[in-house]
Amino acid sequence: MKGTEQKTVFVCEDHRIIVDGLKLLFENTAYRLIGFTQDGTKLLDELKRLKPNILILDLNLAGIDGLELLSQIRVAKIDIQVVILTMYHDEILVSQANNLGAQAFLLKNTSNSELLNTLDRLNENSFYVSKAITKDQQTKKEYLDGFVSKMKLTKREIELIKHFASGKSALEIAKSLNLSVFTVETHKKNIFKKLEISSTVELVNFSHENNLL
Amino acid sequence: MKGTEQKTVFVCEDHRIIVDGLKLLFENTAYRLIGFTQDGTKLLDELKRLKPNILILDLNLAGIDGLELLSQIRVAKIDIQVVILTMYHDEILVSQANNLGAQAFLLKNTSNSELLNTLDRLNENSFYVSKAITKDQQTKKEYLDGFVSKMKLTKREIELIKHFASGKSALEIAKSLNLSVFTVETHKKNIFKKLEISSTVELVNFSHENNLL
DNA sequence: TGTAAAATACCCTTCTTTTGGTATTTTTTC
DNA sequence: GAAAAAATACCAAAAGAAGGGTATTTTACA
Repeated sequence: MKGTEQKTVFVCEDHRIIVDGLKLLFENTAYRLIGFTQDGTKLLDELKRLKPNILILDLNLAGIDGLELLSQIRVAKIDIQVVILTMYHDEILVSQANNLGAQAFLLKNTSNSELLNTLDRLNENSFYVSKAITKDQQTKKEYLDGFVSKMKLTKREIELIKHFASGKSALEIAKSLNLSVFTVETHKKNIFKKLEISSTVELVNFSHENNLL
Repeated sequence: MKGTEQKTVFVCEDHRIIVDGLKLLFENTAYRLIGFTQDGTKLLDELKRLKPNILILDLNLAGIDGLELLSQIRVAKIDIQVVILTMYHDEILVSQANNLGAQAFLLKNTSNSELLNTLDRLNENSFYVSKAITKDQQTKKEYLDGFVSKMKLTKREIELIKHFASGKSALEIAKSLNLSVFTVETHKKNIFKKLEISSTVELVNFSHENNLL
C-alpha cells in the first residue's frame, strides 16, 4: 500500500494484547496504527495532536465510560470516524453509540477480516453493526426467555422484581404502581416461591446475577 | 524457524479478535497456532485430538468456568502446558490457577512481546505471573483504600457488609462471627449512617456497585 | 365462549429489621 | 501514656418483612 492511500488509526483500548494484535493486523494494509492509549483521559489530547482518520474505541475502559469519551469527541468537534469495539452485547449501547455518531459497533469476538471489511466500508452516513451482535441479542433473548419460562415468572413479576431490588418498600412500590400494598406483597410471595428464596436480599442478588436490573 | 523446533499452541478464547491477533503474532516464531475454540465444552476433545504442546486459556468464557476446564484437563491427565489469559486481576484466581498446575497467568493487557517471552520460558516447575498483576492489585488496593476512607468504613464494617449482602440474618451473622446480635446490629446502624442508607437491600446494591462482594 | 392463567386485594400471626438510645472494652495513634 | 477510634454489648418501641391463608376480577387463548 502506498503511504498516501493509507488511513491513520488510533486505538483506545486497555487490553494491550488487542492493541498489539491490531498493530500486526494493519501491517501491509491500507491502515496504519499511529498511536494508542489505555487511559481514556488522555484520548482527546492525543486525537488533537495526531489527527488520525479513524478511532477504534473500547467501551469498557477502566475508570471512564467510553460513550462519555465519544460524546466529548463530538462536542470538541473532532473530525474522526469512530469504530466501537466492545465485549458488551447490549442493544442500548448500540443505539447510544449510533446517536453519538459512531460509524460501527463491533464485538470483541469479531474476526480480523470482519474488522478490516468494516474499516473499508466506513463512511459518514452508515452505521455498521457486527453480525455477531444480532446473533448475540438472539442468544440473550433466548436465554432470558428460557430463564423466564424455567422460573415461570410472569411479566408483571419481573417488573416488580426490579422495584423490589431497587430498595423501595412495598408501600412505595404500591403507590408508584397504583396498586394495593396487599397486591405488591402477594406478588412478592409468589416470586419467592418460584425462585425458592425467602428474602428481598436474595432477590436483589438474583437480579444482579441474572442481569435483571 | 524449523518445523521440528516449533511448539504447537491451542487457544480457548471467546474473543475472536484476540485469537486472530495471536495467529498473526505466532507467524515466524517458534510457535504455531494449530486450533482454537470459543466453546469450552469442546476443549477437552480438541486437546485429545490435536495434542498441542501449549494451551492458552481464557478464564472468562461464556457459560463455563475456565478454571473448571483446567481442572478437567488435569483430571484427564492431558500432558499440556497451560497459560492463563484473562482480564480478571484477582489474586485468588492466580493462586487457584497455580494450584491447578497452570504454568503462567497473564492479563489481557499483556503485550505481545511479554507473551512470547513467557512462552519461551515455560517449564513444568515454574509459574509466571504477569508483571501487570502486581501493579493492578496495587491499583485495586489504592482504589479500595480511597473508597474506604471516603466513606469512613472500618475494616470490620466492610467485613460485615459482605455478610449482610449474602442474605444472612443478624442472628446468623452473630453466630458465625461469635458476636452478640447487638454488636452485629450496632455495626449495621453505623454502616447505614455512614452510607446514608436505611435498608439492607440498599446495602446489597451498594456492595454490587462497589465490587465489595 | 369457556377455562386457565395472571393480576388484583384482603386478613392475621410471627419474626426480623430499623431506629432511638447508652455504655464498656480493646486497639490505634499521636 | 493519654486521647481518639474501633469494636463490642445491651434495652426497647415501632415499623416492616415473611408466610399462612382466601378470594375476586381481568386477561389470554384455544
